[in-house]
Amino acid sequence: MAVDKKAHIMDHAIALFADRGVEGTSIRELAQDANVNVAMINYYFGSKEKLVEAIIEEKVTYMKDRIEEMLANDSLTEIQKIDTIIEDYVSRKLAGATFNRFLYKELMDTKRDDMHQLLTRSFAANAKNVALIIERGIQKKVFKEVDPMLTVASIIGTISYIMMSKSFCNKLLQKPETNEPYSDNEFRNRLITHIQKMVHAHVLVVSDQA
Amino acid sequence: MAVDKKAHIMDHAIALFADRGVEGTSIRELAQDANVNVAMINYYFGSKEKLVEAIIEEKVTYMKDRIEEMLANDSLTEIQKIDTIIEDYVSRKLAGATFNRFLYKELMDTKRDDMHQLLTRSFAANAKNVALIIERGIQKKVFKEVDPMLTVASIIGTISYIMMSKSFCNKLLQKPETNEPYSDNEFRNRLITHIQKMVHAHVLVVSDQA
DNA sequence: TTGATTTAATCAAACGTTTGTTTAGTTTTG
DNA sequence: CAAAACTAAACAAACGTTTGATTAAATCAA
Repeated sequence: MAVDKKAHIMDHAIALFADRGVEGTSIRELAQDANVNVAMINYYFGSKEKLVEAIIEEKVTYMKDRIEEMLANDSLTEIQKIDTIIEDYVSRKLAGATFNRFLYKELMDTKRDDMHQLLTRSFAANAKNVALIIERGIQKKVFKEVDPMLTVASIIGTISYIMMSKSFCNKLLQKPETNEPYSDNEFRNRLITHIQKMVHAHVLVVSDQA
Repeated sequence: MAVDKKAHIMDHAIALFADRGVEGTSIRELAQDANVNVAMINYYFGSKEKLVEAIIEEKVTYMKDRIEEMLANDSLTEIQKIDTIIEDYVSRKLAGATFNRFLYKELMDTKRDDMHQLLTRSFAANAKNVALIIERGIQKKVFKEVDPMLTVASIIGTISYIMMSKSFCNKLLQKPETNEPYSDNEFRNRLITHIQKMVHAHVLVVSDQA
């Protein structure tokens, strides 16, 4: 029961932190939302600060695995790797939209400097790995001489911009406020298709891709 | 002196809010940073909440002017308009990098719902106006049949992603922690060039652009 | 299996601080 | 001298955290 309850508290914390920020969420609000006693949060995590650290550290290491896996795979062409990463990224970010909003807030926040450094390092490492694939494509002359790092920024930036606010996303898509864009498969495919098309046009030397 | 002091407080507030969040910044911290008495913030703005509103409302209306101006201009082609908007956006966002980080934090925050709605509406309205230019390009058959709104998301998303954290940006660019990317003209041009190139490749039917 | 004993989990209440805000008085300014 | 600008001190409320008591679960000798 101990692990379940920790996870239970963390789930509610992620949702509240993403919506209202870490400092904008009180331990009492969190306790009420998760339906546990206020003391339980400090009992399980030691402090609010350590709860934040626990949430970030649990997930931050997981992110890089797929990309490094892709880097090592020799049976795929560079553009196939990029396409797979785009599909992967969009799916994963949309699935954990709430959590990612929390991550981006922390990324922008310099108050907890240890966390900020951990996050910027982790995010930058992932971006560099994708950029490496693009660089290899350029070396092989199958990609144009684009700016690898900024191309990665465009890929991830597109997704993160769309995910900043559900309400914002619905307004962009001209959908009603009740729409749930992040769990809508049609929107997911639309986003994947757009980014893939754009990156293809941008990087591929011969431009006859779908 | 009254207006100057208000502006002075707002400047310091923007910097602190961008770095540490609104709820992560206390009135006392702000007062000390701006070198004014704690009571002056409430004296000038009424409350912390109203200070936040004052900051946002002062700048939020300004943003759309340039885009609407561009929309009305008939002497430019669609791609020229897009190029100008990209250059404009990058320059303006980089110049007000700190303020924009504050804006993005507020955009992601649902705690102050009035502000959140005001911001999402303002951001979405700007994006729609740019999308309108792309749509007109498609109608005129000078643009490919791209996704107008998601193309805009890629343009702005690239910039906003790069601007999330100075430390993050430096790590991406492999620059030392002391580097100031947001006031570096070389980086500004690199960013403008990348986005313009990418958008050209993405939207233009004939692909022979620099 | 039983009852005793230790450990873990839970709780309401209270802790000292910090929070945003106000007050009541002082200084500065036109 | 009146209005505006400013200040130090105090305000209640909310904050993260700790306490001490209570219940539930696990451990184990007989």
